[in-house]
Amino acid sequence: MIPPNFEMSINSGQMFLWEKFNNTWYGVYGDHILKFDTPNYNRQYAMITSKNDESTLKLLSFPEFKNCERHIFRLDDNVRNILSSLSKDRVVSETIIKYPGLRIMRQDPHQCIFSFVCSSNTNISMIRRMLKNLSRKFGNKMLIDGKEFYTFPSAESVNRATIGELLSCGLGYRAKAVKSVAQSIASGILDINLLLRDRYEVAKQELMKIYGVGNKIADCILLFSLDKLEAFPIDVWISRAIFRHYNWLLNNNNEEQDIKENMLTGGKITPYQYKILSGAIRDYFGRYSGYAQQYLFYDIRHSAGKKW
DNA sequence: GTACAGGCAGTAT
DNA sequence: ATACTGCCTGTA
Repeated sequence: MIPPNFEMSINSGQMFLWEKFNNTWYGVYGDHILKFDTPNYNRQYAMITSKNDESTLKLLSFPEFKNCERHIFRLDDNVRNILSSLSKDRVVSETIIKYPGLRIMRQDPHQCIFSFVCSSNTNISMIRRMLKNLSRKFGNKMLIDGKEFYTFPSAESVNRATIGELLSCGLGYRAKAVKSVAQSIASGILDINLLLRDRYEVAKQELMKIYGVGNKIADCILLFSLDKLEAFPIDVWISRAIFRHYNWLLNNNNEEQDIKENMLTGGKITPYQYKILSGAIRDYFGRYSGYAQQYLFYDIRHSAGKKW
């Protein structure tokens, strides 16, 4: 079992509040702060350990969170089987070899919803800044190894904030959306435990009722925190990747020709086109489409020379 | 100064 | 269902 590569996961935009100090990674998981030491996290070492030796993946949590590595690193997924099933596709197969350690992490749903609501029309470093500001302002301070960390704020505390306070976190026009998410969760309209049990389509529909959550953001939340591994978020980058590698998936009618046209000219597609494209891709990759998405996403950005 | 960045909602057609 | 538009903020 090759351990997850934090660097890649952060660059692939699924984990925003992780930071590395020397050889140790620290991350925010809801009201927990996580810590991962890397001396034993070395590819060669990990590759020669036996597959069920999860002791190499020791993750610490403050306060305690039993077996957090199993939960957060998704050790309950049979990654080996998932990746080998996706390897039937030649393009994905190459990226799996190229980026060993790229994984999907399981995020705290509540934090994940806020994170991606902040993600619209901006970049990863900006998202990190917004979330850090929100945490510093509304989360709880924790001292770990002599460093200051802030837990992710509860929906209630975000809901108590004024739009002005949210604006001061650099959210801009997203402040309104963040507020509406906080309201939905705090009032119980949006029930995370229910979403976890719902099937993909139902949960997606529920999420998209919230102001500020569209197709792409809903799919990110479903994939990264609600165990819907068939979710395949499509943004401009994935759009370009599909155009480059899976042009052949769309060939039949005028509708699909229009999608191609849009993918070529900037990558923006309409909500209806998103539905068509998403359906075609998920039919092709199957129930673990989300894993394929992460590899394709990382690769297209990597080949474009993107750092963040 | 200008363009642009990992979407979304509102409006008109 | 699509086309078009505006949107906060920071960086190049």
